[in-house]
Amino acid sequence: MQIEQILQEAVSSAIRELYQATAKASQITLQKTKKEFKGHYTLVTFPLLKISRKSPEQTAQEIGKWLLEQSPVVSEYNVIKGFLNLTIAPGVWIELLQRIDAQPDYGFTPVADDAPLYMVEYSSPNTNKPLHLGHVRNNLLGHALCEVLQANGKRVVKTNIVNDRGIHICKSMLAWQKWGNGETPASSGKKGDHLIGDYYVLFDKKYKEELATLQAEGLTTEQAEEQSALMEEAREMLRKWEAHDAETVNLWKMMNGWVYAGFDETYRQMGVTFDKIYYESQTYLAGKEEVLRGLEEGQFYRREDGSVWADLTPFGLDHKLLLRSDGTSVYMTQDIGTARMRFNDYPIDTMIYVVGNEQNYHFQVLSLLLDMLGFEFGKGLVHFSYGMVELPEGKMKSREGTVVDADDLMAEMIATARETSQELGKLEGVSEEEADAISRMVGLGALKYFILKVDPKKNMTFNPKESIDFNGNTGPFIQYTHARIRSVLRKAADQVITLPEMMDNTVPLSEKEEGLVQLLTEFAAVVQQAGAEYNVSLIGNYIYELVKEYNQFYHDYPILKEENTALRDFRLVLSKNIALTIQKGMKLFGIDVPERM
RNA sequence: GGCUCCGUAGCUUAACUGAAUAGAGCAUCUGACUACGGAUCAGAAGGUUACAGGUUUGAAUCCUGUCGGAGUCACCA
Repeated sequence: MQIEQILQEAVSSAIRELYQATAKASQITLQKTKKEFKGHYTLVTFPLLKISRKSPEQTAQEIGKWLLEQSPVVSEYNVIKGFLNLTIAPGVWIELLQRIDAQPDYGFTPVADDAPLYMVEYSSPNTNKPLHLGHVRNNLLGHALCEVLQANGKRVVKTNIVNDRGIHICKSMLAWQKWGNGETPASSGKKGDHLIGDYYVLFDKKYKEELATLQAEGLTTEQAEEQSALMEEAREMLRKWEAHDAETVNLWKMMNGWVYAGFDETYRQMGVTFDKIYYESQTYLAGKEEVLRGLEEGQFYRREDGSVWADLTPFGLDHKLLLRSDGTSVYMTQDIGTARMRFNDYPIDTMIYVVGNEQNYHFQVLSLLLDMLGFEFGKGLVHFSYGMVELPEGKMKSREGTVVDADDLMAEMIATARETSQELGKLEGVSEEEADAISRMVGLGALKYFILKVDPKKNMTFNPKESIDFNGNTGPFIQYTHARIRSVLRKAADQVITLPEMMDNTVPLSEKEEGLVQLLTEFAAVVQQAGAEYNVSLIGNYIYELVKEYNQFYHDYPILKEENTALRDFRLVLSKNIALTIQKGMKLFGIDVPERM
């Protein structure tokens, strides 16, 4: 049982005996004692005054006295204003560490066969351009969220919806057909997604040129856009695609195949995976069916031009288009279809969409529409909304070429990690393979940690230079601390130090040591909370605090040089479990930690 | 303009359901290199938590208003 729970119950008993009253759990507020005061946990007495009918100080004194006499875990107390600071008995920390040490999975809940099923959608790329920095945040958050949910004992299905159809896809297809000369990823050596992205950009360039020519002939912007032959060709291609024209569909399949191969490589490098992938080309028709059903059942209405709408004014929102006047589907239609297919495929308890906050309104509407269509899960869907990634010089704009490409970014991080390691002489005497592996772990660890440590809902600034900083609250600093602990443990093994089955619980521990055990016991609670609040960044804050505390400890207290063997053993077990907790925490972030670096 | 989110040291940020003197890192300055791995540690300086009211024993946190920023309100996705 958690030490905090033990205290909670003890305080509850104290109140019952002292004041003949029952306190609600929410009234017993226990928090970590601030550093400048003596003690481990602090009870805030203000909420209890109505029960005790005494002053804050007096209430604190009475409860403190009772706990000291009645609870074996409390060894001391002091009162400052309304705060009751409790000191936990020395032997308790050693027993707690012993218990944590006996459970390598400490903090993680095993996933039962009948556990609630969470489906998490993330990534959701377009097949007309490579992944960029915004996708990186999405992928990392989605992956980390899945890991945290699993650590909370939930069944998780990771899913991805690929936006593989529409006019934008036709643009790159058309450009390739006209100017590609049969170029393929194999012939050009380009990654498939980058190749397609180049043709998408080329289309835009040619289109602009055409518009300029037309405007030079005296047409207005609008007239030029209407008369553009290139755009008309793209639309014609979309019509052919929807009519299942064999040539068009084959071209589409081939080019999409190139893109998927490119994405797979990016995903592999990033370390993210999916259990089930949906394609919009396969779900948009289901969405149309649902909308038409809703129309028949009177949930939606049709306008004179044939378009179908939902009236959301009763919910304080506007009217929402669901089918265009020509009968084709829009984004919302597709999402409705995808949702139906997913719930047909899996017994989903909670559906989570990891999508940027620019789509907050979209998901608000989707939730309402699904509910109107009679899907029970509509109301319960979760939009895991995250902020945009900006650059120091402002927003990323693809047209201005200020987009940071995901592949380039990762390669750059790995290269920088390697350079820095070499400069510091860290890679001397290490095989080439090992040097590669370490550079990869450190470079990607820097990137992942930099992005995941920030509260997801906030917009963040990504500074390429600062992200490669290996000092302070960064992934490499955490990895370094881990590597150093492993080094100490290796040295202990070399000295053939074997740890006893039971630790001597009379060893006098320093405050630092007690504090570290206390931090270790919090891991489970942090993981639990991160999952319950869908706030992944809590994990990073926790691990960094642990690492920082350990570094101070490491500097002041020798482990292997300690003469008291019982104390030395305690420190070794403590170090081992801190290393393990760092590993587990970083695993939730999808970050690997090297044994040495 | 309506709605939503955000505003914390020069910069990047933390603070669980309101709780003690708002924590860190970077940058700046000062110390510690016989160091179980210095990619380290110790210390200094840096804050009217955008502003003004309100609720409360207690507010960065909750409420109202103002200012500033972002997003959205498409027959784009």
